[in-house]
Amino acid sequence: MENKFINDVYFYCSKIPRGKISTYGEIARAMGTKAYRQVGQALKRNPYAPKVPCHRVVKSSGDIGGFSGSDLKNIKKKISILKEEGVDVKNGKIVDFEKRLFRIS
DNA sequence: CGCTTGACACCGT
DNA sequence: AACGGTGCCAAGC
Repeated sequence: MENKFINDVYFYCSKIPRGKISTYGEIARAMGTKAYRQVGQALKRNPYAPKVPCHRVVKSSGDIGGFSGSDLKNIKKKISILKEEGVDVKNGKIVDFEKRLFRIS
């Protein structure tokens, strides 16, 4: 683990249980930093594709955010996965966001 | 070593 | 509610 920051992102991400979600800011905060954007960068790289459920991370506003870039195609894919996980998405927004939000210790 | 970039967040208009 | 500008912090070049 050369990059502590990025590694931590993956760590916290993998902690998110199925059917729940978390936000970039929440993860950053849990890490003790405010580099929200770096969290996103890390997930975009995501070398641990299946191991780290990067699709369970969304924006604090309840928006989906991005997925493998900001392309609409990928966003759709992300929503699809979330729905399969049991998270409803409406108009690119998480349904019952506060409820689905997984708060990190 | 300094400037640009970015899967964000927050606040004002 | 939608849009835009500003702040934040690490990674890339």
